[in-house]
Parts: sequence; structure tokens; C-alpha cells
Amino acid sequence: MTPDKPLRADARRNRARVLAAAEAAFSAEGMAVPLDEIARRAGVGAGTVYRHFPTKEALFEAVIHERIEQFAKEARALSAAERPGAAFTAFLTRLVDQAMLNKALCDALEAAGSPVKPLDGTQRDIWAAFATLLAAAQRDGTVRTDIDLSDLRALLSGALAMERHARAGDRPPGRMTELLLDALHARR
Amino acid sequence: MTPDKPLRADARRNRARVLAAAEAAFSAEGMAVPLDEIARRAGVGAGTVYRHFPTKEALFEAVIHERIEQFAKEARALSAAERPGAAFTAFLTRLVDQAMLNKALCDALEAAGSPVKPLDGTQRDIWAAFATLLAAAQRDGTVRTDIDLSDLRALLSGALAMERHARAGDRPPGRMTELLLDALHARR
DNA sequence: ATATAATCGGAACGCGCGCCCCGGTTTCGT
DNA sequence: ACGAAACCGGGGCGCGCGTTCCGATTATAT
Repeated sequence: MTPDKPLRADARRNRARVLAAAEAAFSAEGMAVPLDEIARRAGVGAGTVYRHFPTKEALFEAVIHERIEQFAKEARALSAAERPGAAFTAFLTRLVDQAMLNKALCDALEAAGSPVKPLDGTQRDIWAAFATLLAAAQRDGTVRTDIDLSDLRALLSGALAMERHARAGDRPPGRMTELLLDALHARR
Repeated sequence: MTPDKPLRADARRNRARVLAAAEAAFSAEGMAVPLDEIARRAGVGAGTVYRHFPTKEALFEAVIHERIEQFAKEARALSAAERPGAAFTAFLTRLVDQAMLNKALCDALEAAGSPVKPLDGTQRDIWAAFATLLAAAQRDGTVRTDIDLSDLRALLSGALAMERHARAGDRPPGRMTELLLDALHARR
């Protein structure tokens, strides 16, 4: 299913342009950006976008997919760290930081795990890796043990909401996330 | 500007019906509910709704106003408590609990303090009272002192997001909020 | 060069929703 | 009881957006 058909030259060029424009637009405005705007930025008609991606959401996932996969890879790399607690903290912090720079990432992460969208294949990897980090940090004694993967998704959503709110109010970045992480430390 | 004009009997009746229907609808679905739906539930045309409330948002605020005021009153009452830390905790917990039962409250509280909406008059009261509770809890040594009102709004947003996510994933209610409150305790 | 098929672009459609308009109806003072 | 003023309802407008359609255009094989 990979080689399909050799795309015509102009088609390939336009597909690339659409992807680039979509990446920029989604990153800046998230899912909220109108598809026409993406087409315009790509110098292409709306019809062209739909020939390459059946739906707006498909385009969104195509754009976010490698980004998410990259984070999943980072998480897997961190799972071999000698200090699991620090690895867990670092990963969550990094996720939040990057999401603040990329509304698409924000939208993708916040949509994760809602009952209507039972964790798309792209996201399964990152959450599995995150779960591994969590488990290690808990075994390590750094993170309280009454937290599970479902809680983690809720926590991330909360962290994103808090961080977004805080920055809109000119508060220094990262503080809210640190606060949350404090709460996750094993009870004293 | 209060007595304006004595409303005609049918007008007064319809206004009351609209308010009741709006309360139910907003409570169940938040701002997302279409105005036509409210009119339908009230057994009234859309035009009638707009004769009494110039805009959908005006209707929303009319509905949420007394609710918010009531919470502000509770907060002021709690500010005389002998254990400020407990009072602060109780109020935040109560706010989150109630918001989980009332999407309108949720929407109202999350919209609070965004740069585009510089804290409407209705909300000023509740946040002022909440700030008093916060200050007392900080003086009491229960809550860390590097938190201000702006942070508090962010924290509430985060708590709502976490709690919503958690309940959608069948997690017991209140845990995420407790977690956040833990983080607010003075550093050990 | 020419035929063929893939591709393009943007006009057009459907839909949902906030909001306005106006002919018909109801209330209320007299 | 009756006329004027207030009020009602729901059809309709405008808008934004996702998606589709189709005549024009362009790449590619021969």
C-alpha cells in the first residue's frame, strides 16, 4: 500500500506545498484555521487540498503525525535513563513547552483520550511510551503510585490549560507545570 | 434604571419561561446550545428571546449572574472562617464540584480573565472574594505565597480541565482537584 | 505534435447558527 | 366593548466553514 502510484509532478509539488502551509497554519492557529486559508497560503485551490487529503482532520493528522512520533521516540529514549523520575519530569515539561509553541500539538494532545475518539493509532505510541516513563518513575519512588495513564492524560490537559492561561496573563512560563509536578511527587 | 416600565403580563410570563429554559439548557450544554433550542424549550419564538435579551451572551450572563453572585457571597462568608486554609480549599473544591454539574458555570469560569474579556462586572465580585480567601490562606501559612490572583484563575481552569477529563475516563471525582491543592500547600 | 488522462482551481452547495423583520395576535386602559 | 399599543412567532438573512463538482488546464506517453 506504500508505492500506490507515481504521482504526477505538479501533484507531488502541490501536495508538498499544502503540507507545508498546513504545518505553518495549524501550528499557529490549531484546528481553528479555516481550510480555505491553508489552500490560499499554499497558493492552491481548496479542491486540490481535498484531492490529497479526504478531510480536514486527515490533513491535520498527516501534519501532526511525525511530530507526535518524534515525541514518542524521545520518550522511549528517556525510558532508559538512569533517573526515571527526572526523565518523566523532563518529558512532561518538554511536551507542555512545545505545545505552547504549537497550537496543533495542543489540540492533538487535548483531544487525546476523549470517549468519542478512542486514541488514534498515531497517539497510541506516545501514550504507551509515556506510560512506561510513568511506571518507571513510580517504581523509582518519585511519583505517587495512585496515578495511572488516564490520570496522566487529564494532568496534561490541565497543565496545558493552566500554562496557556498563565501566559495570557503575563506570568512566567513553566511555573504552573512545576506546581503540578510537585503534586505528583510521592507523598511526604 | 431599574423599574423601567411595567411589562405586559404575557411578556413577563414569557421572559420567565425563557430564563428557566435557558438555565436548564445552558446548565446542560453550556454556551454551545443553539439559541433556537432554548426558544423551543421555552415554547417561544426566537424573536421573543431577542426582545428580552439583546444577545445570546446577554441571556447567558443573566442566567449565570445570580449563580456567580451566590458563590461570591459564600466566599465572603468563608473569609471570616477561623481556619483560612480550610476555607480556601473548601471554596475551590466547591467551585469545581458545582462546575462539573453545570456547564454554564464551567464556561463562565474558564472565560474569566482572558485578555479579550477584561473581567466582567459580575465576575469581579467572586474573584475579589476569592482573592481575599487566598490572601488569608497565605497569611495562615497554608498556601504558598508565590501565587497570585492571576495564577488562581489559571489553576481553576486547569482543575476544571483535569476534572472533566478524569470523569470522562471513569476516574473518581475530586482526586485531581485534591492533587492540585496539595501542590498549593506551602513548600515543605 | 497529439491524444489521453490526471490534475487544477474556485465557484457552488449544505448546514448550523446568531440575529432581524413584519404580519398577525393579545393585552390593557378607558 | 373597543381601539391603540405592546408583543408574539417563525421565516428569512448573512456569514463562516467543510466539502463537492466540473469545465479548463497541464503533464506525460506515444
